[in-house]
Amino acid sequence: MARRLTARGAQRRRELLDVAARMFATEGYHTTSVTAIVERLGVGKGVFYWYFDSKDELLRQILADAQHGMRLAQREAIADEHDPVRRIEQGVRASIRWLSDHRHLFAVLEFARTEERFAPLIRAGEEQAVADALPHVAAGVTAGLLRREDPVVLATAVLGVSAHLARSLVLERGEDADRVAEAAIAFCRSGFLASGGAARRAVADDLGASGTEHRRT
Amino acid sequence: MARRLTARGAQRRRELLDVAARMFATEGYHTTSVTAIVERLGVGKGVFYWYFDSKDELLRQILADAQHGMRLAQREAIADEHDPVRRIEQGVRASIRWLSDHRHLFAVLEFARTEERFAPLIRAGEEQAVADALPHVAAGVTAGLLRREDPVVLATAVLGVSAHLARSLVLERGEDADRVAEAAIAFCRSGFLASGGAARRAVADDLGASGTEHRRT
Amino acid sequence: MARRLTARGAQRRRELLDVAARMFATEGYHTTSVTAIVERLGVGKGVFYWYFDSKDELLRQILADAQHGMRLAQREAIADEHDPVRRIEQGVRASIRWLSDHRHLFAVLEFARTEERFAPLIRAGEEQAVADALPHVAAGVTAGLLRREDPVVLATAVLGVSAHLARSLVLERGEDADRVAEAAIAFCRSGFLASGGAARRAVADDLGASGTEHRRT
Amino acid sequence: MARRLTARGAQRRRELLDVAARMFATEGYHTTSVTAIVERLGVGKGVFYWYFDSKDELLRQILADAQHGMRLAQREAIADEHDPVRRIEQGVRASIRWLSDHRHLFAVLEFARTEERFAPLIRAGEEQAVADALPHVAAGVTAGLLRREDPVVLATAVLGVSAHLARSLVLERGEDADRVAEAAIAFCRSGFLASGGAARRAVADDLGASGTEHRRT
DNA sequence: CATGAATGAGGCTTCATTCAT
DNA sequence: GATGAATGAAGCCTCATTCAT
Repeated sequence: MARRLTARGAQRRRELLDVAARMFATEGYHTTSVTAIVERLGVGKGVFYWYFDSKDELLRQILADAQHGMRLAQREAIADEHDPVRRIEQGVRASIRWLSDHRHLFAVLEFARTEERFAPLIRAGEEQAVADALPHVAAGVTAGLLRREDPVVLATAVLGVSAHLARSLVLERGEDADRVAEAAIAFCRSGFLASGGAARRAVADDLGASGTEHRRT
Repeated sequence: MARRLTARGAQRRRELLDVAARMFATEGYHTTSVTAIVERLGVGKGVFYWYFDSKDELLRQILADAQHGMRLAQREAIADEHDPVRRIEQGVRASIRWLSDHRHLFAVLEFARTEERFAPLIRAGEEQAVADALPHVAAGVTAGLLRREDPVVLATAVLGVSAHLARSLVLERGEDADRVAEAAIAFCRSGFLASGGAARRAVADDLGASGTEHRRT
Repeated sequence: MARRLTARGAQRRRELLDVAARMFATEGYHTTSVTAIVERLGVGKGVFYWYFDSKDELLRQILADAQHGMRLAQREAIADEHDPVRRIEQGVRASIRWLSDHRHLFAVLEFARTEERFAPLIRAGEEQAVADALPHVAAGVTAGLLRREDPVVLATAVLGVSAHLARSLVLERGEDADRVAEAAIAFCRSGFLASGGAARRAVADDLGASGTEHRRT
Repeated sequence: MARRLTARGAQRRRELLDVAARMFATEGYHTTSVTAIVERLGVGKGVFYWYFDSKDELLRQILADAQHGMRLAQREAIADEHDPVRRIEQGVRASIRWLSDHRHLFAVLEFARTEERFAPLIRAGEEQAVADALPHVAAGVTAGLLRREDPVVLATAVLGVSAHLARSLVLERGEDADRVAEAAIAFCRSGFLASGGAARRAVADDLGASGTEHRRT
């Protein structure tokens, strides 16, 4: 493609991206036909192919935009924060808020992972996310603020908690995004063990059982 | 369906379920045609429709079997364990191991969530999983072993960490399932904060900032 | 494809090839839709794709069959003939008769030459035809029966006369194939010059002007 | 159409005709889209429909121009020649040269014959060509210079040889146009039989020999 | 039980053509 | 004169499903 677009053209393109993303999220990618998309917009089928080479390419564009948007949101969130731990926390907040605000994109991203031709894009995006978080995690570990654990594991775990709580509690159960974000942060900080005597005892058990560090090989 | 099957018939049916699940996982549901499935097995198309009413029904069956299998694995894992915390940990171990052993089913479950007609099954399954874990979590909280937090949140977070680390580290990065399970457990127990003074300080911050409890409304 | 076909299946396939060839000849390849073909046969669209991978492949099959058929006809025609000149003449007769009997295939062959993706097949077929005729022509030249001229040129010219007269006079003007065949042969044998003194004079002119032999360099 | 064109307009129109003809020749008529044509010229689609009513009309124009051009070339070639035989020969030379110089138009003419809506134009053109040659052929027959044969047959045969040798040897095998023209003329004059006693003897006997080489290098 | 064959709705895409600016 | 945008019929092909044998 790479068409030179007028202002109106760019607008149309955005409309298509948006409508399609929402329909993909609701109905599924394969279940949403190009015909359905253009009908929703009340335009001819040719319009679609004027702006996109194919349905696949449209999805790829949606994915790229989504990943870009989320990354931007995260960067903004940590821009003014210098403490590694707080940075991570801000990242979690930004992620959950973004997922809440763009739940349709979230669904699309999830679908894309299930099809071989799109999955690499998703994996690349997730690796990027881990890579983005890594320096802060590593800094935290170095500073003695974070548990001595493989930073990749920590970063991945934090992202997993964020995404999962966002989907389960916010998107599916309809809970408040901010409240869930704080819960996610609390869990990421301290896990589920109670602090104090009971927790200490449990921690001690754990130490005895398998050691503190679980290094990746 | 509910056909009376001979021994050989039951075998055929299982073959179909298995082959289909693996192909769905690799190629995607829509991308795998019924024709492709029966060709892989070297049988005619009639065979497929002898055992299943439709492709959709086949998928539903796969999903049900998968959820059933995972639940069984988890139950077995905690059968001999009476301590709430250890039960949860055993559940995490069992989940990650099962996901590692049945990675194709994992992929299929993920796809199913993205299509409106299958999503309810997945949501039901996940709610079931949370419900299964809930008593142990609640018991842990009551006993003062777990942090005073909404048990649903804790259970959901634990499941999220398990699933996400399993996919990211085991399935995608090829790490060892057992090692990842231990890392997941460590994270679930204590989060990412270091346990020394720094951690305590951080915990204090957190308490001051937003309180310990994040109740669901 | 390469499907194992039952007797009925093979029959269907032949029907499709035949109907399609006739429609292509009349309407043109691009102007004849797959839908039109199957409708003519009163079958569903799937039937077409059960027997052929694509419309292109169907055409290729038609072309291959046509070239094969024509070659067979030519071979049969010269089987009992040992004189080189007579062999060529029999070939001309067979070609014109075949083209007359399979005029629809003739038209399809002509179309195929005009599209880059099919043209190589046609060119190969024509080179084959020249190659088939070459030994007889060469033998004739060697024996002093044919004019000392590049056999490739002679063979090509003979084929050109046959095809062109068949199309112009038989197919388009509706003349009798056998009569045209004899005229073609007469022309090929002696050209257009009268054989009396006038002809000799003309031949002499020609010799003076550019020589008898036109060797290729 | 019949639009009043400015000088620049006429130029544009010619560009379109030329570019389109070349693309049709290379890719085929149906395979070359209007979009492709205007893109090649770097203009908008409106331009095309400013100069032509439709793609079909464009092709018709190309065909008419081509036929006109070839006819002109032939007329010029025989303008200064009064001998019937030489006139024919000059016509052959002019045809082959023209086909060589306008090979793309040759291809387009060939395509047009394969589609019912354009075929009449081609047939008319060919009949015209025969009609053009007819007087000279008839004169030659009357004068006893040409074999006593239906002049239509002779004219058609000559045209067939010219076109076929031009395509096979010049366009496809890349031989020199002038050399091929002389070979075509020689064939048209005397056919393939050897002249002189050898030929006569050969015809009488039934020599079935093979031997020395008349190989192309 | 099983197969080869058939069905036909519907999907994605192309493209000649038109139109507003 | 020209352009970008839009139209929508129509094309090729896929595929879940059914049926005769």
